[in-house]
Amino acid sequence: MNLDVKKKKKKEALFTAAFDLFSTKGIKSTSISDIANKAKIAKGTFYLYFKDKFDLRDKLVAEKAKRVLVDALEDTGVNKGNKKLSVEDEVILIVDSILERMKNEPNLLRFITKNLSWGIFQTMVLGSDDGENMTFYDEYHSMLDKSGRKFRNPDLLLYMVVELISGCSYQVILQGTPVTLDELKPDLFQTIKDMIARQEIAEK
Amino acid sequence: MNLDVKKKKKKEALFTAAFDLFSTKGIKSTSISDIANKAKIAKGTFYLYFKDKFDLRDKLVAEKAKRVLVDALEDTGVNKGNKKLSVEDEVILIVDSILERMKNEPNLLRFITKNLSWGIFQTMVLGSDDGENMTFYDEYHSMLDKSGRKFRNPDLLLYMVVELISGCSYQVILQGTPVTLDELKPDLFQTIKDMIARQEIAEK
Amino acid sequence: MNLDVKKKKKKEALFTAAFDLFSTKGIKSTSISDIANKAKIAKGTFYLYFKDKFDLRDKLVAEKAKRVLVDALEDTGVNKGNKKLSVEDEVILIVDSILERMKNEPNLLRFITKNLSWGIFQTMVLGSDDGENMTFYDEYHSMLDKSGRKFRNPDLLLYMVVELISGCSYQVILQGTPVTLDELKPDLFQTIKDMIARQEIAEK
Amino acid sequence: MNLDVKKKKKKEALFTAAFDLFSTKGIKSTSISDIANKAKIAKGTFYLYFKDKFDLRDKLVAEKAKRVLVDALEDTGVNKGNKKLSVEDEVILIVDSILERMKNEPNLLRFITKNLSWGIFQTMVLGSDDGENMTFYDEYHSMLDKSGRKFRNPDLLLYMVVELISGCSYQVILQGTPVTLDELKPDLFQTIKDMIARQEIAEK
DNA sequence: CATGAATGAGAATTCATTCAT
DNA sequence: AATGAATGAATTCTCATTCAT
Repeated sequence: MNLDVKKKKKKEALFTAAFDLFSTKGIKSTSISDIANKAKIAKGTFYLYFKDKFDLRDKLVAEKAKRVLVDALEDTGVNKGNKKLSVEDEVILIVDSILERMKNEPNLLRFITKNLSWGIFQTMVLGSDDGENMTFYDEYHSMLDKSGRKFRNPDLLLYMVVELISGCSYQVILQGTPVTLDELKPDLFQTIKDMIARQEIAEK
Repeated sequence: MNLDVKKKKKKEALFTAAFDLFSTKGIKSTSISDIANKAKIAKGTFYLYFKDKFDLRDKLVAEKAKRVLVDALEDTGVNKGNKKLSVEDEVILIVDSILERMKNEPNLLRFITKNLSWGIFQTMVLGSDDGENMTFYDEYHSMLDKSGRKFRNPDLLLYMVVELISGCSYQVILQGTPVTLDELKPDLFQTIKDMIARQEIAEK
Repeated sequence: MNLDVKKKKKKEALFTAAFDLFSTKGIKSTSISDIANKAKIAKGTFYLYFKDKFDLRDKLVAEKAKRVLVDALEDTGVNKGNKKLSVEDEVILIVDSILERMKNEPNLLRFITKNLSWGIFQTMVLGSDDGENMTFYDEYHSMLDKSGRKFRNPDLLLYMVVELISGCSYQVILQGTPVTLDELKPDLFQTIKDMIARQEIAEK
Repeated sequence: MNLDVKKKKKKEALFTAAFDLFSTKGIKSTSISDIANKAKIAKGTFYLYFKDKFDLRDKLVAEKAKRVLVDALEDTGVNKGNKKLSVEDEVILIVDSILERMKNEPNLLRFITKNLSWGIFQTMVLGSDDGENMTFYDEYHSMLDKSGRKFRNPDLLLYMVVELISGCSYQVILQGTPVTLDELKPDLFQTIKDMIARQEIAEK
């Protein structure tokens, strides 16, 4: 195995170990020793890959969040042009996919909610950190463009939708209060639709 | 000065010192020694008032959050029966009052946003821990009642509004991104109005 | 109730509370606060009765040990002159009475074994701390005298018997190893008899 | 110097420092800082070798006790088959060797007596923690076997002898009361002989 | 006599980071 | 590049003791 692959594997192992421990014991009581042990590397080696625990955490959360968005786009097939759906329905489709996934992976939800700051979201999730693929942000704009409709402030729209969803879903999915996820969805989806509709600039 | 008053003053001093330090250095790097020093009491005395740093934090955040809500009710005069406003307008009034305050006290916003969990919110902010006054929760229901209108799930409504506001305001007020507070307000308020309206059960 | 009686009651309460806590949590992790709380007196009051935790412990263990010996004398009726038994049989009778009691009060056994030093034993158990009664030590000598037999070194005899019993009984009663108490007794008693017999100075 | 040797040396240094301090100031008032300082290592390093002060104490006392027994066997040459002695005389020889040593090392006697529980004795002193050598327990049984005699309960015999000796010697050696060691010996040895003899199962 | 709030010295323990191998 | 022993600063928390009421 070549050196770069080896390094990638070690990084991967550190990510996996850290996510496990963060989910189980919380970040505060997870030490670098714990992570290194679980990843079966020496403590000193940790520092060859990350500056410290929080550097790892930031990179991990960005990685996880990006993966969630990318997976949701792939799973729903939105923007692949096959089906002909309204922007509203496409957004709802994506949101629903994410919510269902979070329901099945509460640890992931907990971890992302607690650790994803808007700063990280912008830098690493929306912005492109590599040249390879379209970012989620690009896909979002492409989706709006294809619809042929015009929106006043697409960034604000995205922001509000993201905050509404993340705010509402945490408590509901993890605790089932004050309503269950299935009870929340109608109101949530309707609110999202209203937001989108109202952001549209009426064509003459 | 009598003993109970003395104890209250000490607790107050601890709260003040802690809020200052938490705001300045963050909770993690504020030690109990720091707090005790700033409050001019002995380290050991701290433990006569709080179990540990996190006990203090929870009680402090609940106290602060409750104060924000109570002040907003008082400042807007809502529910005092003077003006005749729609539920929507009353809610908007309260929300606006809170947003303006947060704009002026970014430390307070930061502290509450980072530390107020929904659990604490329910237990200590909404629930009554003393028999003296109406809680915010009581006031909220009384407001809905007085309007003569019926709503499907008032608790869900409250939940969604709170989450929307707190989600959206943090980034906007503290960083001015992706829009300024004044740019956010129209959309935010309209969304809130829509939410309330849609929760109403149509009278025959 | 008069003042002296009140003080005695408080001391009694402290003894009881302390013995309970020492037995349950160990001396090291029992604080003076704990004792005062359990005895329902204020912490400061503790110091009106004892110098510190170890002063209390020493007085408590002496009290308990003396009580064990006195009770054993009373329960067996030895030295009351009624029955005509050999010294050996009288000693065995007393030892057996103590062993049975310890079997029923393991906390007492644990507490005495761990805390009764030979120094305390001599000063407070053998020596008379008040003029009222015959001490155990006096009774012991009186018992030997009445038998009409002569012994080389009665103090050494007492010492060796006490050490043998206390050494052997702790493990056996509390853990049942390496033998049970009933299995131990024949050998133990026989050894004691041998010791006594061999200490006798042969009459011409 | 290789790593394992270095580690062994550090452990040795910790043992030595701890024994010194425990003997001088008592365990309770010896802090881990004290031990680390005396051993010339950093405080944190202590925890790489022992869980806490009591872990060190237990291992230290087991080590010391085992050494005493092993040395006594070596010094007396018992079980090496040279001289032809009765079991009784062999035991007396060993006991005498131990008593004399304790007389010369009162700190060792104090430390062992205060800290060696029967549990530790069984687990760490009698049981084998490594495969290298015969344990004291094995040697004891081998000694009985070689004699060609049969004993009812060798374990009980060992237990009673150990308890008798340790109980009697502490006070006598350290304080000279109620008799001196030399005055104690005849009675002590005779009692041991009686115990052994009485444990023998008579041959037909 | 009794109280219990306040004190602050002191001990244990953790853990990020370094660095010689 | 990888290791893991060593470090020691930093922090938490306890609790015996005092003293003003």
